[in-house]
Amino acid sequence: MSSGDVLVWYFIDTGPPGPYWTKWSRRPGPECFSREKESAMARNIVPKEQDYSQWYLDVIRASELADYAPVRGCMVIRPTGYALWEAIQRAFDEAFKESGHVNAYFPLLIPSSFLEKEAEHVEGFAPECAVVTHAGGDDLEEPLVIRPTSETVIGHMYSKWVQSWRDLPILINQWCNVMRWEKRPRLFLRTSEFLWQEGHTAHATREEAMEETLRMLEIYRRIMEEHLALPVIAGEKSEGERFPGADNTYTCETMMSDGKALQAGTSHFLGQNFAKAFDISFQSQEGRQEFAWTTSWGVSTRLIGAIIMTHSDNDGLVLPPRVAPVKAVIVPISTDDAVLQERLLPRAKELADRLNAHLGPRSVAVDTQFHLRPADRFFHHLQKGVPLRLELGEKELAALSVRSVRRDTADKRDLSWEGLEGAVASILETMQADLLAKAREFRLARTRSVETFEEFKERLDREGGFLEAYFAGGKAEEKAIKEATMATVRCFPLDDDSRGTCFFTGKKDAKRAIFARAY
RNA sequence: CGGGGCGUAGCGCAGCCUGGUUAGCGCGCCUGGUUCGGGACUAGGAGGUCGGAGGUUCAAAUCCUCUCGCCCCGACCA
Repeated sequence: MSSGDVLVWYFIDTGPPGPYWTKWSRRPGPECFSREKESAMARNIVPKEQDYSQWYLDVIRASELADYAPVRGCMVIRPTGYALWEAIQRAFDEAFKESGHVNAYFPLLIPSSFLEKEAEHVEGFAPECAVVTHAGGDDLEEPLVIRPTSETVIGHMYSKWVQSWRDLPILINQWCNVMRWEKRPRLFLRTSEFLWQEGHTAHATREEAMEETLRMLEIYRRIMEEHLALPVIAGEKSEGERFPGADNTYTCETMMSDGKALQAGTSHFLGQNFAKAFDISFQSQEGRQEFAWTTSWGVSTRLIGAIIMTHSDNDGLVLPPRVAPVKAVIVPISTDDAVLQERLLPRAKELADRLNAHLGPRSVAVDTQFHLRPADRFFHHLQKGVPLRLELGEKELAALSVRSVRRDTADKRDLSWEGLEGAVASILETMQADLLAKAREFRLARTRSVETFEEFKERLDREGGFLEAYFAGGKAEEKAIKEATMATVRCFPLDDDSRGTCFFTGKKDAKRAIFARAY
């Protein structure tokens, strides 16, 4: 996170309230829900059981993660959403650096001829490219494509940088925006412009490149599980789902709380395709001229969508503590203004300082919205997904404690000021683990093994979720299944070596595949 | 791009079919009072010219034409 943050997590004195405190509107609850019975439920969010898409959009609006931009398909990532992205970036960036990668930046504009150098690549991306044809008041001699991904420019540069086997491997990553003109945008999941990270590596041997491809897939899996609490299935993509220009594509697939699949990240083994197209060649130790082997891998702001759809509930956003911009909020409560100002607030600030020293700067906020009633203040933090609320009232003041309330379970505990840092850290860790476990259980409960196409269709219509089956079909069979059921091959899980009879073609020795309807 | 909805105050909507007083309602917002440990109540108040353009008419949010945009469902995708 850069300094000079727009976010004002912590405003005690005067000054303008930061975005964290901004107001949002309520929406009258749906008529079908009685006010009395559902009084604990958010009125500005449609229950997910009623309309999942609307629920998703409502959660984003209520938590102020993003808003629609004036250009169709584009979104504004609001301060809270961006802070979340920064936390995600930190987790991945750290892991990339630990594994020897370095960051660099390549340009937004790519000569359109570059795209055309790799046949499958153009075919795959041409339809969704935005092209600049006019600049400086004139038509451009050669149109410039706004990068949909950067294999081509980077290939061009690597060609210049690589001469000898001693120049390899090149392990570069870049954080940037890309543009893919989308027919049907959806906040975070599919926007025309999105933020991501793209790693591009070049190696001397096939083995080394393949190793890199799988290494990055594993890093993705680990960070997604450990930091984002997203249980993922790491696997290989089918022929029909491969990245345009790749020999193999590997993926981290995760299940959303409506049972649909979401591809959370991909790692591609590009073989020598781009090396040949861009002439990334080198003289080997033995003196031969050889083409390099390249990989690319990326995760995007789609991960925010995954977090929302995995953990959130009908009250609003739920964030895994490790990536939550604000991990806990201290809420001083009293009807007596003097007590509030003179006794509770100084104590709250002091506790926040201690917690921040322990959990990291700015990870704990003090709620000073004293013009609101406690219930309203609680609700604000609840909707924004703050993992832990720490209530500090006169009772707690007398008992030298705070009352903690977990966002995901509403579990309440009284924590002594003494050793508060450890207690809070421990609750946050438990919550982090619980979210992952809960999501994993959900996925397991919604995963079924099927033997026949009949059973496949029946299960899918009845319960959705993931379907495991032995599958040996090619592009044609994938297409047929998709047309009949809307489900696609999500991946062939790497941790499943078993072989069986294909449920669709009847062929022997088929690999285990996961099918699902996907985002 | 195909199918379905819809654009009226910050948000959610009614009004439009059967054109005509200062365009309504709920939430939110501002001010006061009572409240105050998971979305309070009350009194008063600010805020829209009805997506845009053109047309019909004495008169249009309401009728006609065109246009822009949004959302949902599909084909395509991180």
